[in-house]
Amino acid sequence: MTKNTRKEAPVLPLNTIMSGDCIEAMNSLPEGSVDLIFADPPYNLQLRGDLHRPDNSKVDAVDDSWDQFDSFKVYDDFTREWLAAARRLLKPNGAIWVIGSYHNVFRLGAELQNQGYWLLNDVVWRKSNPMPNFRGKRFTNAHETLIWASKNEGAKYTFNYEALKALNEGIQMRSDWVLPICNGGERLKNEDGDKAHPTQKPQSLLHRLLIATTNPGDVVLDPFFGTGTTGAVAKMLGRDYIGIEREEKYRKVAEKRLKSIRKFDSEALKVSTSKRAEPRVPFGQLVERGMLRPGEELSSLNGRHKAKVRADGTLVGNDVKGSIHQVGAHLEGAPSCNGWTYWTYKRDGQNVPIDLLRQQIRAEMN
Amino acid sequence: MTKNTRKEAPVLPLNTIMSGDCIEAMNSLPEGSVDLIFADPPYNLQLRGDLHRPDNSKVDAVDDSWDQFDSFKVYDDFTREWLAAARRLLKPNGAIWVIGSYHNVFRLGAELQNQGYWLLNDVVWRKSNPMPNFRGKRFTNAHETLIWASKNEGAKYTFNYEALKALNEGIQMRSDWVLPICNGGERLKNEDGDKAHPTQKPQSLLHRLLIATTNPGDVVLDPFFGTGTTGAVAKMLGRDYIGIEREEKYRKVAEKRLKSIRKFDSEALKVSTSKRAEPRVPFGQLVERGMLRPGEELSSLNGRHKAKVRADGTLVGNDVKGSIHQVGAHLEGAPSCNGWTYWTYKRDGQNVPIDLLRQQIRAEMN
DNA sequence: GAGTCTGATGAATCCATAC
DNA sequence: GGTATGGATTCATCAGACT
Repeated sequence: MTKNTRKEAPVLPLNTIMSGDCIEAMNSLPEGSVDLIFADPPYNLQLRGDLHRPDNSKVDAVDDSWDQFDSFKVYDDFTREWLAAARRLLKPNGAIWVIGSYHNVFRLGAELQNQGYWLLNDVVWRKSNPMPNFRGKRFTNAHETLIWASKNEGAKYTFNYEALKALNEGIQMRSDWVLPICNGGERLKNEDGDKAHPTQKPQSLLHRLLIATTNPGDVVLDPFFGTGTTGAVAKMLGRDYIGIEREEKYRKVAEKRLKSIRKFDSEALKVSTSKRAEPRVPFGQLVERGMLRPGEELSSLNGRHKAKVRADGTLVGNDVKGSIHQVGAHLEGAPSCNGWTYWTYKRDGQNVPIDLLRQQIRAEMN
Repeated sequence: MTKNTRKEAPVLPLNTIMSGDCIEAMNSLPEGSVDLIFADPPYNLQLRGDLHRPDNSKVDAVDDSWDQFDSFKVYDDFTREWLAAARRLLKPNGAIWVIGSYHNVFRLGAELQNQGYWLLNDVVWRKSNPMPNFRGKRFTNAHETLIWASKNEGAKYTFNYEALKALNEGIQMRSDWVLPICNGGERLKNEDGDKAHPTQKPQSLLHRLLIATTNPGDVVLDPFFGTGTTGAVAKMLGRDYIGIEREEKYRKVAEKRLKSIRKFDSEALKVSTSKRAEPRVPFGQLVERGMLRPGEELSSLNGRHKAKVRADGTLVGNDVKGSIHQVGAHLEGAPSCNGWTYWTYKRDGQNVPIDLLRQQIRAEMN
């Protein structure tokens, strides 16, 4: 064995729950190792007593000097730190989801932008059965906001467009999601019958989010794991998870929950894919294989233009030469054109799109 | 008459449109004189190149100079200044609404909090007819966010709870509002037929907002008046307005528009009370919500065919993949098929139509 | 006139790969 | 890394032409 002087990278603790402070825990993991982070951070008010000021003095919940300004300052410092630790962990094409309400989500979103995350969407979780506003002083607070962001501008983030479109019966998925809150049998209870966690998220929310922005085998990290909804859905869907949770009582509930989860069979985890994922077929191959003859005439779908096939797989039409796409774009005066769906050839008196021939070749490849 | 040595307060320019920079204009008005501010500031969209629809037509982007900022810092400085000027203008029990998208709304919300405004709700405007995502790279950006805040914590802001409940057919108004975007006859055009303003807001949105949070006779100020939707609805509803608009071309359109408006125009009521259609439930939601498991087998009602559920809400059966409707139609050799009544799942030894699950979801939504 | 078809358009941070 | 090119991608609504 050759001598290896590089520092050994720490191993990822896949499918386990780490304890302790999430910032320290994240900083102990190797840089650029996680595909997706889902984070449901605590809100402002719940942080009193849990947080330290920037100078490390503990914030006292009953301290009279606590005011609005201190409160935001401390929350922003906390947000900055954990978002930076999260960003370090992400692979270059990784992405993050954060969820919050109007109490904290504006600070989350602004800090994401400040750190160089690139916002992709804000998504509204529209609760189909929210708690009513009993005092009648405001609108029923019937939604929470999720922010989806890539690590950098221009990153090639994962988005399973076709699968989401399928989930929505053929119409592209919108930025507003109507889903019920977590209650009934899904809501975890303690022995005494109280709810095990105050803000347990519904599995349906994580299902949609993980189907949309991860692939089977991806690593999903949740720094505020709670009772482990992220891990549970990740496991069902064949993704690896890493949870971080500082409260032992939540870790215990999550451990038990995760043990009983089974992965769905992998056939069911395959999702609809787009044409982009199909192998590329050069048009010239249709000519080489004799599916189209050199000299044969193609017509545009709208019938307005014609062009002739040449032996090298280019077209000539109306003084223009070039690829099926270039000639189509030129004839239509369009910025671009998909030649596969634009051109047709004649068989048995019918005009058939040449894309049919490409599909034949692709079918043979499988 | 007794001698009055106090400085004469400037008179409020009610029901007029001021020109010039909105910060200077606001600072020229008397402190604590306005009941409500509605502000639709530039969003700071950071658009890169051109965008074409699949039919090759070009999207008319918002690329006006007034939406260009060099950095977040410049945008934040601008936001801080106009929000401070606005806060000075508000009466002690006054309130503000701001609207934005994910590009800017997090910065707006954070700065509102920083200045001591007290957030009351964030309200989601869910557009019933948004522009689609043409490249299939993100979720359809189908909503914008409004933030409603009082001048201070503890202020006695106006909220017409009962009026809102009546507008919503007797049900408490929620924080998500489904309203169409502004198009058709309501959309103001120039002589050449082009839209007069790239981001005209619908009257229905302002109608709901003013009914909810102002009383007749209140003074409503809009520092980014544009073509004057705020003024138009305020006038209809018997509120006084003050508009501020920098661009002469928009002021001219707004002046003309406002002249033709009559108080208590019944048209305004009509647009705001559009009926809700029966909600569409995508089959995928049964999977997300755990009512059916990925991998679970469905049987056709006639018992002749079977298919398996996938995680994205599609079915696989006999080499066919697709929606519940597509797979059903294919297996029956029929041109179409209602998958909801065709497929059944097994519970307690019984075959139950999946439509039962859809009915369950619809019941929860009402 | 009623129904049908075609075209236009809306606050948009909207491509991937090979050379 | 920049450049060139293949080729993938849309929903609701309204106006106006056409049957």
